[in-house]
Amino acid sequence: MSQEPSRYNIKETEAKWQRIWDERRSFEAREDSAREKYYVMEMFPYPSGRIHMGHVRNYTLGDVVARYKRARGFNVLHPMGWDSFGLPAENAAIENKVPPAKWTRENIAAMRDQLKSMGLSIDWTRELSTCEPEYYKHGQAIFLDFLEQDLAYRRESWVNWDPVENSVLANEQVIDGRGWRTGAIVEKRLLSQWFLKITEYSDALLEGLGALERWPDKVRLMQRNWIGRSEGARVFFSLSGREDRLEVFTTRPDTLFGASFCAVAANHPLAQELAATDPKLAGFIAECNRMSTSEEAIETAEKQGYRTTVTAAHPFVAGRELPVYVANFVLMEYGTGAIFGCPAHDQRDLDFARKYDLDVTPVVAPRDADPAAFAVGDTAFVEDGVLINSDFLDGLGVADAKRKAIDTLAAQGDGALSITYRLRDWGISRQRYWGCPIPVIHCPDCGAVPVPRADLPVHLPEDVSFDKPGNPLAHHPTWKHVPCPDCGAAAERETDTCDTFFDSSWYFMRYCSPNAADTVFERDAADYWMPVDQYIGGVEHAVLHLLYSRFFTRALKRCGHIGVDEPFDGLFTQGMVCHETYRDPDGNWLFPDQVRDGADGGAVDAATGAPVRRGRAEKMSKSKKNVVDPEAIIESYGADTARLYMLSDSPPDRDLEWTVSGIDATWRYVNRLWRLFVTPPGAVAPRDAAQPADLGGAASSALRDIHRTIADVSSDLDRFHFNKAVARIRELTNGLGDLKGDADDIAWVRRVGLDTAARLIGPIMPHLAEELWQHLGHETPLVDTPWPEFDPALIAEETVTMAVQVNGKLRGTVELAPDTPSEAAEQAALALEAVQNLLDGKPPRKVIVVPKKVINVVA
RNA sequence: GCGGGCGUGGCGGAACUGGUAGACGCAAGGGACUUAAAAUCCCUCGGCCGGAAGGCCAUCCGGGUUCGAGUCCCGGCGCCCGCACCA
Repeated sequence: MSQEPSRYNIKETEAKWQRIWDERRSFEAREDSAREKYYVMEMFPYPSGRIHMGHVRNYTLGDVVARYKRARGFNVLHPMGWDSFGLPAENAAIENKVPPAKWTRENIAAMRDQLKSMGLSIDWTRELSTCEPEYYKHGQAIFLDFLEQDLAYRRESWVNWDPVENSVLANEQVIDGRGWRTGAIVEKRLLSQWFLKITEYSDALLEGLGALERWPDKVRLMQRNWIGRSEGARVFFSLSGREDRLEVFTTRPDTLFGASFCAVAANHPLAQELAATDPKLAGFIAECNRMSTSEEAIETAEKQGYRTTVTAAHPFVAGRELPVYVANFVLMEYGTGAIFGCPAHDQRDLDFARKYDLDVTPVVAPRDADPAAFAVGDTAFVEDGVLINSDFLDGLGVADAKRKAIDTLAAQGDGALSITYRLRDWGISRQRYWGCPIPVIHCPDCGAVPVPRADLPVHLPEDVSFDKPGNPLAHHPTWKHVPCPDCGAAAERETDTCDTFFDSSWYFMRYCSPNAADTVFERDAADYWMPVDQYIGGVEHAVLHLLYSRFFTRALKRCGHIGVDEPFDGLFTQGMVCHETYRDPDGNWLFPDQVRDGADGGAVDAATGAPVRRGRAEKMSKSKKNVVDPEAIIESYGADTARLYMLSDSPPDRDLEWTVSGIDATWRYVNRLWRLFVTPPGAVAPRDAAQPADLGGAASSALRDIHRTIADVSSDLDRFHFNKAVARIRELTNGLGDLKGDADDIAWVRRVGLDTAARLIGPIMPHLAEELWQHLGHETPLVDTPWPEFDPALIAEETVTMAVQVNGKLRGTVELAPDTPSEAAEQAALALEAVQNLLDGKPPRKVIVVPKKVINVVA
């Protein structure tokens, strides 16, 4: 007579526990210097309107860490906020005639409810939103601090202009010559812009990477490459008929004797000056500026140059004059915007020299080559070798020659050792409305005047019109017209707003005291919580957001706001959530629920039965329609099932493929767990039952498994091996399901096992775990129950199974005590029949014993 | 072009510093229960030979180091990612 197990009611149970945690204020964090803090956060979302599976994965990972650390006794801070300025709100305003502020706030409300349905252990009292004056007021104060510290400045600059966004893009936002959001070909324009001096921290940011041991190597490497430090030399070339000298950066000063020309960028001052009196040069420069910087364009673009009338004197060879070109392949933004060309040892210079018939003299020869016969054809020789044709450098290796060339240049006053970075200052001006106003007023007499701190915030007006293209702030009737704070004359506000990466570069510090009205953040709170112990998010921010945040933290330290250099002690980059793609015969994308399995393993359109082409799993994206809505999943399977699925099978740093069979299987396990607790396969001892004096074999082995599982799951969670932690928990609960009988020792160990299982699944499936914990008779909620401890004595194996190999091939196993001496193990192995047969009566040549692992007999 | 990563059953993935390859799960097949289906439960599941015991082969391919290699080294092939006219 089996009793019908009561069904696990997801909706009621999840809502119930969310309410209880809320009432108990379980996740509100308070500074407490007596307790060890743990600050864990995930990258805050852009409020697009609905959460997607990437969010579910991100916040599940963070929540497992937060709840686990909490159970381990840490004082955990786990906050949430909204990266709420940005372009989509403006697009929505233009398309749907809804004000950006309203659209954004409604989206936040909707997404907050969705996130809450996941049962995240977040301190919602610290919620912040970057588009609210309470937040951006302090961003503006930071900008003023940066101005005072000389970390922000204004200059005319060639910028990346996105013609669709009608705005400037940072270099980091240009991908393959296209805008990172719009995909439009980026043009070059000269505009007056605000910049932050991130380059002042090039070396600090580079060196700081070394200490970030809990960051993925890949991200550190990407930042290292992005900063792009190269050592070389500055060389000054005297110019014919001019007073000034041409300053060139090179990493190959050793090849100076092979120089056959100099070249400057189209926007180099020298080129600009010469163009004023040379219309043909002006035309050439205009052409260069039109040239796209896309990958295809660069690959196919020919090296082109315009030979000026100026020549440059070789610093080492008296009387040798090098022609000076304006060339399309020289970048104004890197180095000094000018190069010397050594065609024999640089492929670009070689291509250029061949086209314009310039001299190609090798000055470095391979060590095994005959120097007299060595010549360069179509491929430049860029490896190490021996210097030739180079006067006082002849015979040296490249490294030595570099040093000697620089020393000589320095002694002559014609150059110096120099380090150049790829990293450039961060242009933050955006010709957009929905962003943090830059707190500056432009006065015709006083210039750019900072808004006095007492006048902050500079409110972003919400009564704007999107009827005209461009920035609505610029056509607002009243907003920009203000008196100059210095002289009182009629002046105009800066109508540019900040890049949204400005807002996200310090929000993790604001979380420490999100309601501080008069300071950027409270120093004590920031000192307690910072740095973030664990930050979790996508790799797509490996350079942009993470580098800016590291810069901000250093800059804010300089401004006296914070004491740390690095914001994120640990970083984890999660993989993407993927799904198969589907297209109909016309090539149109189909949503997964528009497709069903066809007869022969193929896919067909669920409505029409027409064949559907199944594509490989790719990152879920609206454009390819391969998306699954988390809300629908939580609605039908519950948050716990969705969370468990995010953690099972795929390691968190790899991509995860969403499948129906996967979520169904997870759901079946959730129900199996429920049944295991509600209708266990035998008696469960009372909560406070003492351990029986004698445990039988089954009970004692089950107890070992329980303790082993605690040890394994703990170390798996510590190391972000969540998929393995889930596997260990499944093994434990499978074992508990197989443990049959009502004997006292079995009932007792079953109690221990169920208690332990509930606690171990707590961080992963918090609602179910609470419910099961309560079902087991516990009055204190699991959320306030510490993580289980394991007994090291029980972890130690009673016996070990050692592999017995003959010549490295497995031939059997022997069960031995872990401390069996090697000689005894050897005897046990040699006694095996299989080993005897292979030895064929002869003595073994050698026996290798690796304690607890393997005995290898060499026949 | 430069830099980095990865390659294990039909699939996702385990295998800590070289030591019993394939944990855990998905899919598949067989069976039980059911009028039937779903759910649930039991069994099989890398390949080949064999009735079985067992044997041989097997971690992208080819070499090497080692008593022993998925793991280390050298050389290929393939896939993925980042940067890119950076002087």
